[in-house]
Amino acid sequence: MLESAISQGLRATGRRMTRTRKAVLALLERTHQPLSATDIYSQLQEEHIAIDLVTVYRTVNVLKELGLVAQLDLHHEGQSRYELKEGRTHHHHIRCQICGKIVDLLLCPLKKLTKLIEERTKFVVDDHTLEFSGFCPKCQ
Amino acid sequence: MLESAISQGLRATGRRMTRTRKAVLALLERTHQPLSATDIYSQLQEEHIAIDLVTVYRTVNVLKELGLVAQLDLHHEGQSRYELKEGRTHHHHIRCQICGKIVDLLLCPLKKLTKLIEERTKFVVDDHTLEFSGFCPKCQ
DNA sequence: TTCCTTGCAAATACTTTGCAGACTG
DNA sequence: CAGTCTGCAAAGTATTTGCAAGGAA
Repeated sequence: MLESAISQGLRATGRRMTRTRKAVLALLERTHQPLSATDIYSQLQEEHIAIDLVTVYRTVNVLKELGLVAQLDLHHEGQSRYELKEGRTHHHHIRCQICGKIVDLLLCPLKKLTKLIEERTKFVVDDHTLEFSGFCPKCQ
Repeated sequence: MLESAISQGLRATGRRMTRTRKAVLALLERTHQPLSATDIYSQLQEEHIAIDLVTVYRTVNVLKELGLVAQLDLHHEGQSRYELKEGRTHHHHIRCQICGKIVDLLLCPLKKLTKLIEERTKFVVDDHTLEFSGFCPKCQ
């Protein structure tokens, strides 16, 4: 169970484990697709768990600060999605432009490229976005 | 000069070349950084060219439909940027998290990866986002 | 003269902020 | 009990839409 380990992380930064944080964590833990704030909100509504959209945003931001959640900007989607990092290696996604299905890509080919970019641009690379879109098997 | 060639593209789709479209095109043509809608708006304001923000959005969308302009979602920026495709090969960008400087990356390593993804996921890949962020030489 | 395009106002979508009351430790 | 967290209202930012007047061909 993630919860007690996360409680400690929260306390270490002067924060608390709460009903709503538990609910968001539990939802992210059992869900396989990266969820937007409104996804989280309406999913919890359906489960009759009272939570405000604002609280969802605040919660995912806290979890992001603690390094527990990744914030994704999928290809031309216009909203952010969130997924638990817990036990997962760095990866990317592909999303169907028709039905919205999102599938994980279990590889990231950018380590070498990052080095090359740093050499060529003299930037220090801190992060990157790599997201694909296309048509899933059912929508082709 | 791009303008007459583009006029034809516009007419071919039942559209017209106008004062504001010329102004946006000319700005994109002479600018080196990808520009957001507000960038375009305020840049033209400074040049005393009257244009509404709404018209900027409509213009970049038309140019995108004609395939003349690329719409970019840089890493966690929360707004889109636009750049002319004219005579440029497909490429990506890196943006400084401090000063916002954007530099072109003149390579895209994703052709092979795209094939691999199509094999593994059975998606047809249509497009992708690949944007880096970090710290430019001055801001390190 | 046709009908596409623009500007203005307003609407919509996503996300953040302020504040008073509720809850955690 | 102290101080954090939540809900509600409101504000902020990015983008789109409706409509009547203006402009291109």
